[in-house]
Formats: sequence, structure tokens, C-alpha cells
Amino acid sequence: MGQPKIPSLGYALLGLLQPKPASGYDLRKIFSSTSMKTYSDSPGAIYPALSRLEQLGLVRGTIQEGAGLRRRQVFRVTAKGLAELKKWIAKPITPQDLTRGDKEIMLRFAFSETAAGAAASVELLMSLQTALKAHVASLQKEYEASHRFMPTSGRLAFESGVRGAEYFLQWTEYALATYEKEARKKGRVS
Amino acid sequence: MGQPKIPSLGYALLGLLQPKPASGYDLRKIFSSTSMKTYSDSPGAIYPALSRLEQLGLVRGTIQEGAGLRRRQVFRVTAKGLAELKKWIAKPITPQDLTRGDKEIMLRFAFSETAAGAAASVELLMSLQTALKAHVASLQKEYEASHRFMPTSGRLAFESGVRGAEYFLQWTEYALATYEKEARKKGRVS
DNA sequence: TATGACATGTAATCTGTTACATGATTAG
DNA sequence: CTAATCATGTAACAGATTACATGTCATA
Repeated sequence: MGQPKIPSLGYALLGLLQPKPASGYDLRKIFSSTSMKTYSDSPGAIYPALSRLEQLGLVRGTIQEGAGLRRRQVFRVTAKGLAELKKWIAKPITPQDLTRGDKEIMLRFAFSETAAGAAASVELLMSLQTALKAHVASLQKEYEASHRFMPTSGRLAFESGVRGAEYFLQWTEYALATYEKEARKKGRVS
Repeated sequence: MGQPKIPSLGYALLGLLQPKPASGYDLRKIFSSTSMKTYSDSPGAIYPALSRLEQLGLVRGTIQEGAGLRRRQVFRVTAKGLAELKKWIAKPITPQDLTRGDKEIMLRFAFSETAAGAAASVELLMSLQTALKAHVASLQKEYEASHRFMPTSGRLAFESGVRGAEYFLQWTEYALATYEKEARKKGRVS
């Protein structure tokens, strides 16, 4: 019940560790070298976050001594951690998820297949599509009501938001179609 | 020089107050009722942020007593505040600005025309376009290098990011064209 | 008379940022 | 021998979230 809620960074770590255990340093490198730069690669963020996850029993760290360099601690996701990750992925998309930005949604989706299976990915996409339809509609409505009173730059910025959301919605169609195609292929083979 | 840096919320407040002075409550309503829901409408965020801006001399609050309801304090942007806002808008777009997300960029652009004039808006768009081209190229490169090793959901999520950036780049063309059209119209009239 | 809108604020807590500290190993 | 890379951590600080506290006025 009253479990302390885990911030986005915690889930990012959980998602990365799930298929492949890694050290704090490895994770920092992933954040700094790949397009996951949205997350901080600073030790002051990563190490405390890993400690918190360990205290919650979601990951377990194993110290590897004497392997040449300084000791390193490799973390792996526990059964409880995997359950938490799945729960996070399976939560239906809310309007607030969309206003808060698509980064966390895409993170959930990116991890969904490995952590919870293709069925969970499809489920998440459908939930996202439903939420996006409502979101796009409300943005369009707000645009219609207000665009006449905005300066050009304000109006263009708003348009960018509306069209970006429309585009995102289109992407969900494409993603769902991709999964359908995959399912057909598998069906043929099996 | 070593001025304490202002967080995104501070600039959002500055940008909203610039054309039209308002109270903390007014600002909260804007955040909660419009598509600026990305920013917190909680009093624990807004009121301290306004105090900080006031301490920096960027806004000045005037208490309106006896106007029927409980006293309210209306804030207006000072000359120093407007200068700071302009400086923020005029900063060239960096790669980090893009990885951190487009929200703050669009906020800067949305405010640019009213706070700094159409020329500043165009300048910002051109800076954004340049940065986006590099950003899209690096995303595409990373996608090419890694997409084969990803699960379907990871690949689709990455694609969404790449295409979103491409789409954003297209939008800059459209926005620049809009400003060109406007300039022609004005040229004809004057 | 009780609810909801108006209106401002504070306190506890959590997280992230920045900067520093430590220390081993390898490459130049 | 010095710099870079590997590798982990802490401490000070700033900012956001949540919840609470306070108080007025209108309306149902």
C-alpha cells in the first residue's frame, strides 16, 4: 500500500538492469553516451538511487573484489523489482502522463517487451492511443478558442504542440500495425 | 556573472507576467487550466518562486488591500526582469537544450515575440533549426548503429524519438515561412 | 450553514545538481 | 611520471511535491 513512490530515474535503472546486470558506472555510461541523456549521469544521482532501490529490495548488489581494478558492485533486479517494473509498465496511461511529457511513457514502452512481453507492449499502446485521442481533442479545442488572441510565436508554439500530439497518435497506429504484422508472421511459423 | 541561475518555472512566470501583471493565484490558474499544465500549479512552488524573483529584483509585487476579497499581491516585471527574460530568449540553442526536451525551448519561443520582438523570434528559430539538424543526424546515426539489437518495442520507441525530431525540424521550416510571409505583408503595407 | 471559489503562505520531505574526495590501473 | 579511464561515494544546496494552515466572500 503506502509504498514510497519511485521516481522516473529509479524505473530507468530498473529497466536497464532487468535484461543485464550492471554497475553504477556502467549505468552512468549508458546515460551519458546514448540518447538516454535525458537522465542524469552524475554519481550524485545514480548511486543514491541504486541504494534506494536496494533498500526497497528491488535490486541486489554484489561486490566483485580483486577483478583487477577498484572493486565494483554489480546490481541485478530481484523478483520484487521485476514485479514493480511490470506494474509500472502496465499502469494505464492517464491524461497527466501526457501533460507531464512523453519521455516517461516512451521509457515504459521501450522496456515493456523485455520486461513484460509483447502482449503488455500492445496493451500499453492501446491505452496510450485512447489517452492521446482525448488529449489531441482537448488541445485542438483549446487552440481553436485561443489562437486568435496570441502573438504569432505563441500561436506557432501551440501549433507545434498540437501537431506533435497528432503525430504521436499516428505513431501509435504504426506501432500497433507493426505488432500485428509480427503476430501474423509468428502465426505462420508456429 | 555568478548570478544564481533561474529555473524554468521562474522564466515561465516572468514570461506570463511580462505582458500582463498578475497575482500568484492568477498564475496558478493559468498553469492549471491551460495547456501549461506541465508547470506545477501548487502554491508551494509558485509563491516561493515569486519571492525569489522579487529578491532578485526581476519582479515587483504590489499589495492590493481592501478590494473586496482577501488581500492579493499583483506582480509586474521590472526593467531588470525584462532584460533577463530577453537574455534567456536570445541564448542560442545548444545540443543539451534539445536532449533536455523541447518544452523549455517552446516556452522561450512562445514568449519571444511579445518580450523581444519578431526579429528575436526568427533568430531563435534559426538557431533551433541549426541545432535540430545536428541532433536529428546524431539520432539517425545512433538508430542505424543500434536498432538491430533492440526488441521491437525499444526500436519503435527510438523511431518515435527520431521521427519526432524530424517532424520538429520540419515545423521550424514552417514557422520561418510564416514569419517571412508576415514580413512580406507588412512590407507591402508600410 | 456548509461548500466552493478566492488568495496566500509554511513545513517536512525527497530528489537532483554541483562539487569535491578517494583510489587503482593503463597508456603515453 | 602524468593524464585519462575506471569506479564509488559524500556533502551542501536548491527546488519541487505534498500536506497543512489561514482567512474572506458568495451562493445554495
